[in-house]
Amino acid sequence: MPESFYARPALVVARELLGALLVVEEGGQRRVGRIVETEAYIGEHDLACHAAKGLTPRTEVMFGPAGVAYVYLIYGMHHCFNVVTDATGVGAAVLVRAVEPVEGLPPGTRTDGPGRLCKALGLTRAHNRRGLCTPAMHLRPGTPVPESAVSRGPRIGVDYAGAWAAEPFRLWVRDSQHVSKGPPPGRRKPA
DNA sequence: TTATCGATGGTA
DNA sequence: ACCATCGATAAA
Repeated sequence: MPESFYARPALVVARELLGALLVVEEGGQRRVGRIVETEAYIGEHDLACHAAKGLTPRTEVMFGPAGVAYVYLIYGMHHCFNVVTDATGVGAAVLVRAVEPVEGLPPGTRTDGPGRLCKALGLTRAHNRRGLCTPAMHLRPGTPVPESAVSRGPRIGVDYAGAWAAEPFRLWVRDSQHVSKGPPPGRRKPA
């Protein structure tokens, strides 16, 4: 994808990333997944977005140019892979929550869920701030997903974000067998 | 099948 | 203290 693809609002990019191929090439190993689930984090005003904390060492990358990876460690042991979107100065990104195995992944490898897909593709914080238009890591068009096959719902694990938690900014390919299941209801913070 | 627990470390 | 999670375990 050209850089212009990413330099648009996160919700638009989240929609168009469905069906796209995520290619990671390292140590002679090429791994490819087809994106089937995304979440849009649309800016500083979005209380579920890390950028709502303002410009910090961690969130700085989200405010930078689009088409760059934002990868962070969560719960001390899992990584989450995001694509920085929108204009420079806007703190927005798209979290890739699930891909479908396409190439270079051992049979049975699970790629549903942000942590599992990072593990499968070998993505870590070493990839943070890296450009997404390089041979080592890039996105390319895959099978287009028609609007009739796209489902939308609330983002996972952001119940702390008040009204923003209800916004339907999670998008997925409805019939994919590789969409994440999400946490059971019990994990949610009480009112 | 669904629900609950705890690991584990960056970040503010 | 709080997490944009996951795998094991328990309950039903």
